[in-house]
Amino acid sequence: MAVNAARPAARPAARPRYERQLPEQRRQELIDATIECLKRHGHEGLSMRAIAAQAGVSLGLINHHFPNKDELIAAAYRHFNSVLVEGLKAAVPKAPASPRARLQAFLRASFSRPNLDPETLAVWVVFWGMYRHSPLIQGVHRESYQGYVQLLKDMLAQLLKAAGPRAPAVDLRLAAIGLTALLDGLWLEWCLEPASFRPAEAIALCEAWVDNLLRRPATLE
Amino acid sequence: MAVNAARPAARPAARPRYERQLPEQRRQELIDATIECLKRHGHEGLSMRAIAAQAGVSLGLINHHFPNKDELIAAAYRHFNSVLVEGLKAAVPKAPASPRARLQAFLRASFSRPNLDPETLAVWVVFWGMYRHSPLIQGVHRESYQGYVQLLKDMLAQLLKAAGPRAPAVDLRLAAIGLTALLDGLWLEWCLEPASFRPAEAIALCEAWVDNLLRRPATLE
DNA sequence: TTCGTTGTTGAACGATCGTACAACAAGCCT
DNA sequence: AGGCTTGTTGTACGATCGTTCAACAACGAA
Repeated sequence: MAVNAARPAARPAARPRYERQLPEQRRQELIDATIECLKRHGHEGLSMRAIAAQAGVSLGLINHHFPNKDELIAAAYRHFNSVLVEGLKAAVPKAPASPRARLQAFLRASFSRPNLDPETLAVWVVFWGMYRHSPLIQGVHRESYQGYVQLLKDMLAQLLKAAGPRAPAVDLRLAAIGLTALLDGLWLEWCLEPASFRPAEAIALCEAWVDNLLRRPATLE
Repeated sequence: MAVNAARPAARPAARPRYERQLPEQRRQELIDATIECLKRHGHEGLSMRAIAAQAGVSLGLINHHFPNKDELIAAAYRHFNSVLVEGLKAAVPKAPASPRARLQAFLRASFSRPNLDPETLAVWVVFWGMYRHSPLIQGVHRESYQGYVQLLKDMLAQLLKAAGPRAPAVDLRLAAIGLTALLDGLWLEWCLEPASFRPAEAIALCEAWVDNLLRRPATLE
């Protein structure tokens, strides 16, 4: 009576002990598991065994899909970056065509889930901590961050163009740097102490910054 | 002829194999070694053996002065915080009494060595990465960060007071949050990519932010 | 049904980790 | 000079780390 309940009796053995999957899909599962481990236990929980357990596979499988741990982490970092950038890029076109509304949509997306989640930001911080000593992370950062800054630059440029003839001469490069810094800094602050201010206040601060940028030629000299 | 060259012959043994030190001094040496290891090798190089080697002592000595690794790291974090805050506090009084000049001195100190050193910022990021999962780090952060924010708040308050009767009604709390975020964000950006802008530009961005704060009531609603 | 491909397992390896502890010795006191 | 305190050493232990690899098995092809 040791018949497995899943299948009648056509095969001698019960249901398969594991399911084979396409490399691409398994790779993605391992990447997701890596990020999940990072969220739950930070840098400490970033071990091959913990990742394998989180993904529900055996330890050895990771090295079948990734040559080593660093490559897995770099792949996870790449995916994490692209999810953020693509998410923000997707949020912008949903807004009205007005450059002002587009920026607001961008800010709203930046300061709401899943981007503002403390766990999410904690993952970023761990990646940043690896940055200086991991050439792989550096390479992924270069290729990903570029898209983010460009997106922000484009929005600022359109905003400036729409401001019309009274538009002051703004250093677009510096403006993008400043807005990015303000954004990232508010992210970081909120992560370290979510009680200190509300997301809406962060959005207001960023909008006020842009308003002041357009109102007057910033004294950047 | 096996006479040691250091001492004539008054004692049978050569010079002492190690030097005893007061607990307080040895503790400080271990804390310095911890930070040095963090600078050189990041989170990876943060092992008891690496720290002991950096300090020039044996492995076991650490556990004689610190109950465990976490306490050592927390002590290093506390020291790192206090050096920053005290350094900034010391830079302010050297400037002219004008609130504007005091803020400028503060910004100059923030965006110059040793605070702006990429290694220094990398150390911060590693500490931040531990924050969420280490109650010890959280405790140290609370007790240290408070002084930093208070220093910044005081400067903004004096700046506002000096602006005179035309001073707009500024939410001091939000202003401090915003300036802190801009500062930290620029720190972070410069650390990840020092070539993207010059420290002087970061200072200019912060000053422009404060200028705009005083010029007009920020539309924070 | 049988075979071959290959995704998957699980054990094993050497290295390194944090911690504990007994033995040693430097330096001060008497 | 001898004793005592205690800062310091060095080893050892068990746990866990990343990686390797031979064996297994799922599943499509023949």
